[in-house]
Amino acid sequence: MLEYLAPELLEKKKVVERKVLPDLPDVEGTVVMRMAPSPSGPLHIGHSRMAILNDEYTKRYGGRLILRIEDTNPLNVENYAYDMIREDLDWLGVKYHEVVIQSDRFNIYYNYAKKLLEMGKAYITLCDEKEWRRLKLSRLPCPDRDLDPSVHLDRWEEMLSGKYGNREAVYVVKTDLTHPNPAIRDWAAFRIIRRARHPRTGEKYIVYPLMNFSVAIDDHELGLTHVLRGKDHINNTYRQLYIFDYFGWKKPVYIHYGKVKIENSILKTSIIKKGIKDGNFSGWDDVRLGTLAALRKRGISPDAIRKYWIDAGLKEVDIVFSWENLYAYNRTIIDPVAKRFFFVWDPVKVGVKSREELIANIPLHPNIDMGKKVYRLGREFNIYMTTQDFSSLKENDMFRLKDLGNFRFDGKFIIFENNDLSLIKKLKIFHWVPENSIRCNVIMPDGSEKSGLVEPEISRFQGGIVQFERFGYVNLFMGDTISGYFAHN
RNA sequence: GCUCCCGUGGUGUAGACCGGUCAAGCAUUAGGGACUCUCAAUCCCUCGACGCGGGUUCAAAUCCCGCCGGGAGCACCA
Repeated sequence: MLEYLAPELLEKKKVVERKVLPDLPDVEGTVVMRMAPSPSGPLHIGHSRMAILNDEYTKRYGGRLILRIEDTNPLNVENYAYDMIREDLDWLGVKYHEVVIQSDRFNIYYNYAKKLLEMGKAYITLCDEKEWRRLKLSRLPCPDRDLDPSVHLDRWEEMLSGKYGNREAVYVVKTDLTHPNPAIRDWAAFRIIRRARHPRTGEKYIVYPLMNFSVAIDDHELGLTHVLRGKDHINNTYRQLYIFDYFGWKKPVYIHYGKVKIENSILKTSIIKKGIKDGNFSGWDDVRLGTLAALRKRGISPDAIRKYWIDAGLKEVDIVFSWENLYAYNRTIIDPVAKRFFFVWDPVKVGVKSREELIANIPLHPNIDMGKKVYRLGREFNIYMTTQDFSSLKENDMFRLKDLGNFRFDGKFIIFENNDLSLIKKLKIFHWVPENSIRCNVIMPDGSEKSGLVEPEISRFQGGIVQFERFGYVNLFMGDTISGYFAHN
C-alpha cells in the first residue's frame, strides 16, 4: 500500500538507517546500571566497552549509572588506580552519578553473611580445601556443611575475631550440590587474609568478601535494574542468583556480551606493572600498551572508541578487536580538524636553483580554510626531502614538490621549471621542508622512533593532533623540543 | 572430563524469535578509478560471507537432527 502511495518514504527509511544499540529488555521505571572495575590499574581498551555501553544505555533511558569500585581483594589493589579509573572515565565522556567503593561496605556484607548463616543457606567450613573441592565435584557435602546454624554463627564470630589463620576457615554459600554444572555448586563467599594491607582500610579487616558475594549484595542494595557484563561472568551470574533467591530479591536483567580478543596489544596489568618497574615501559601511557592513557596520548579520540563499541554491539559471540576499524572511526573524527604539515623523515639536504624568487603558500588544510603557511625561499636555497624520494630520482627526471613547483633533477641540484598545475597527473609528487626546519621525533605504536624534520611554521601552533602528509596522523607535544606520537595513517 | 553458550565476507554488524520481498544490506579493510597538488579526505567501481551434511517445506541464512569448529566456567581473582 505504502509502496503505491509514497514509495519515497520507504526509500528514505533505508537511508536513515544507522547503527544503534538494541533496546534494553524489560525497562520499567528508572534504569539503574553500574560499572564495576577493580582498581588494580588504569582502564584499558577492553574495559572501555563496559563503560561505553553502560553510559549509552543510561543516557538513552535517562537512568542512573553507578561507578562501583571493586576493591575487596587487598592483594590486587593499587592506591593510585582509584583516581586513574575516574580520569579514564572522564576522558571517555562517561557520566556516572554515584561512586561506591566496596571497601566502605564491609559491614553491609557482614550483616548479610550473618543472616544467611541464620537461614541455614551458608556455612563455614574448616575442612581441608582440596578435600572440600573433591567432595564437591562428586556432588557430596563436606562434613561441616550439615552442622547446625548455631555452630556456623559461632565460627563466623571466631573468624571475624581472628581465631583462624589464612585459609583455615572459609565461608561458603550453599547452592545445590547436585547441580549438573560443577561451577555452580557451593561457592566460597568470604576468605581470611591476614598480614595484608589494604590501601584504604589498612589492617582493619581480615575477613574479605569474594566477588560473587559482594557483587550480589551490592547489585541488590544499589537497586540495579540491568547488568551488563562479559560472558566470562555467566557462571558467576548463576551463582549470584542464589543470593537473590534466598533473600527473595527482585533480580536485575543480566546481559552478557562476548569476549573480545585484542591482538597486538599489551593489556595485562601485571605485565604492565612489571614492565614499568623494570623500566621497559615509560609508564601506563607507553604507546605500546592498550591502556586508555596510551590511546589518549596517541591522539585516539574517545568518540572513536565510543563509536567502535556501539558498532560492536553486545552479542554473546566472541569478537576480534579491529584496530583498523577503530582507526577508521578516529580518522573521520580527526581529519577535519587536523592541520597538515610536512614532515621529512630520513632527511637529505637538497640544493635548489631557480630563475625566479620562490615563495611557498601552503594551506593548512586541503578542504577547510584554516589559513596558510608561507615560506619565502629565494633563488638558491636548500630544502630537505626524504632519502627515499630523493634517491628515486634519475638525472633529468621531472617531479613536483607539493605546493612549491615542478622541478628537474640535473644530477646534483634540482632546478625549478615551472608551477604548471596541469602537469601534476603526470608527475610524482613529493613533499619537502625548508632548511630552517625543526627536529621532531615521532614515537610509533611499536615503540620505535622516527626522526625527522618538520616545517618551521609548526611552532606557531600548540600541538595536538595533526597530519604529517604522506606519513600519518600524529599527536604533537610542543616543548623545548617537538615530539609526536603516531596515531595511524 | 563435566556444565553452558555461540557459529553471516579479512574485521564488525543487519537479517534468524514470526521461513518467501535475502541470487544476503551496512560499515571498515583490500584493489582500481576520479579529484589543479598527500600513502589523508571526498565521490565512483570491484573483490569478498550464510561452518558442514541430512531432514521438513512449493520455498530455509532463517525451523529440526547430526557433525565439525570456536568460546566460557569448573579459584579462598575480578
